Amino acid sequence: MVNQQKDTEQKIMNAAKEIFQQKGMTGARMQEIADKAGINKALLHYYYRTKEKLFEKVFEMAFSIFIPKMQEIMLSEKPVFEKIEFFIENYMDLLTKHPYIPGFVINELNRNPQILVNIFEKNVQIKENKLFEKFDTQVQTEVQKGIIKPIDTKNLMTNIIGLIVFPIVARPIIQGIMFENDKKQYDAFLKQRKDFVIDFIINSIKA
Amino acid sequence: MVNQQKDTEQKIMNAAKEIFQQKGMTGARMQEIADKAGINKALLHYYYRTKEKLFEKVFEMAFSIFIPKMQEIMLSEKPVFEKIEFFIENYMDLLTKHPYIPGFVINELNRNPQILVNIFEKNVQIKENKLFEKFDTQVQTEVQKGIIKPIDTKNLMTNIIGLIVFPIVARPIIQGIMFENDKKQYDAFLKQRKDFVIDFIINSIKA
DNA sequence: ATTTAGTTTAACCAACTGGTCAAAAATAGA
DNA sequence: TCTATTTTTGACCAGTTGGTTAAACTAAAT
Repeated sequence: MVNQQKDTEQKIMNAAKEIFQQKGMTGARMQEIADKAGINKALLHYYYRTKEKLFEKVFEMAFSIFIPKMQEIMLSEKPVFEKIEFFIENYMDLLTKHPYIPGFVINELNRNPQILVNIFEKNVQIKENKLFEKFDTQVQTEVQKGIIKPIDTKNLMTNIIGLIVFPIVARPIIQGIMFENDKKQYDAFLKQRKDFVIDFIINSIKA
Repeated sequence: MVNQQKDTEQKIMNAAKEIFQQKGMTGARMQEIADKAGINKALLHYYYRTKEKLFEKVFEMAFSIFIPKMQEIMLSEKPVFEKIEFFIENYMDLLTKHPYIPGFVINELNRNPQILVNIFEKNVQIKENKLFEKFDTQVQTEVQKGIIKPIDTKNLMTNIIGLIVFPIVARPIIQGIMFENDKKQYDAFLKQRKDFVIDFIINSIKA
């Protein structure tokens, strides 16, 4: 029955996501994934032939969660200030829902940078869109118009993403040192940080 | 012979550092560490009883690399602007020499946040110094004096560290997307970024 | 030269790991 | 209902893993 099949496949994917994102490729165990999915281990290999193939699917899905919103915002016709504000707002919310993904992606990419190349090969549209080049052109146009200060777009982009992502991936250490490991306090910190980062970036570039 | 002993122990540590920092606790293999150290695997267990104990030593040393400079700068009597400039300058240089450490620390801390607590227990002086509180007081003093804009120190500190660390831990993805995987270009990017980040932070807080 | 203590090794082990396979169970089509 | 196909399972396997052990080696002290 097709429904049962999709159901099992989905149960496997959900379990695999959770385990892989928490423990990484090398730390995850097929048996643990099977247990979490409530099925036999052999069934994992029936649907996804190897651990590596299952992992690649999980990684691909994790990575792709952040692509559509990026495209929507970056390719829109909004001015730079608005784009930045939307970008920070949306991605901080997205990360609140998927806090494990950035650390997972960063870690696995450090282990094997080749994964990124494979994803680009499979999913050409991402690279083809040239999101960055488009944004770069827009920024430099507004620089020349005198709307924003002269700035290197790559540095700006790195700053924006860094300020968003870093407090999430480095949560254990920041929460431990600056917030005495108080989870609620740190959640509040992340919440108030949204407007702070927006102001911080906008102030630093407006002419 | 004491010299021989220290030599073997050092060879093990060097090998363990390299393997653990590259592959993480779960990805590292005792056999691989032994091979890299040029010794028998049983000798690993002779000097460091278990994989976990060896790992803890490596993690502790990796973590402690970043502490002394932090204390030196933060506890000095320099004004805030100078402290920030020194901090960024020094840590970006330090990270160039040890690029694997931040990713390693962040990843292992996400896997097991307890490690941080253990380190604090073993190494009380780090926590006792209350580096952050001291810096916070200084910042708020200069805010009241009208030298710098009103700002929350925790947000400021998170920004500074994030802007330094993020381009290092996220190197594969940034280099891949924004620099077409050109290593030399990315190294040049990191180099010019030092002054950029200093200006970026200073400009954002000066009154 | 012999003893003593620390160092290094080869061989080994039990537990675990990803993966396979044949058979059973469930489902769909006739 | 009977058959063909797909899904699910338990039992199993070969290779790997962290860790142990007893014996061999080294070098200094007596």
